[in-house]
Amino acid sequence: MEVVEGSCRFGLWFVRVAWGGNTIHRVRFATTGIDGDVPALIRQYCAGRPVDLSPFETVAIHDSTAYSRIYEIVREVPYGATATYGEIAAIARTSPRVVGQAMARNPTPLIIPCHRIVAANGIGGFSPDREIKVALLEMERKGSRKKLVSL
DNA sequence: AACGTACACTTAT
DNA sequence: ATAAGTGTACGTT
Repeated sequence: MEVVEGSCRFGLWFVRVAWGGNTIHRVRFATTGIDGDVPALIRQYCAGRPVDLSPFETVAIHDSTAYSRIYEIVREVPYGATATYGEIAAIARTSPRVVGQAMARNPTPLIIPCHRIVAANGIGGFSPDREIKVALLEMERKGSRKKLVSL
């Protein structure tokens, strides 16, 4: 399957994604956009819809790196939820620090929802900018409240 | 190929 | 507040 590249807006940022068919090859945040489309579900997600991105395939998972196992676990964290580095580490039988490393090198953020992994007492890191993580979590917090009566 | 250092953390002094 | 433990990657010998 041919791999194409495109971008869409997320707040002040652009999300650039390289993808082919149902497989996401790379996702990254940038301050500038590029021409080209991204999958419709990703556009909707960026627009604030509570979309489940887990149907996509990602190169992060079957690429047989040591982090692959951690990514599979992180993928299970649903929209609007969070888990701590330590919790993921306990499931993966590794150390929290290692989970941090894995998140930092995640080739496909959003598809592997590394933004939902937070520190035990704080938000934890995010590159290129922690504000993105804050915005994503805030957006999901609102989105996942859709079933409750609005206040 | 070995060695040192750097981390998106946590837990225990 | 500081230190030790943790697993992988990456740059230097």
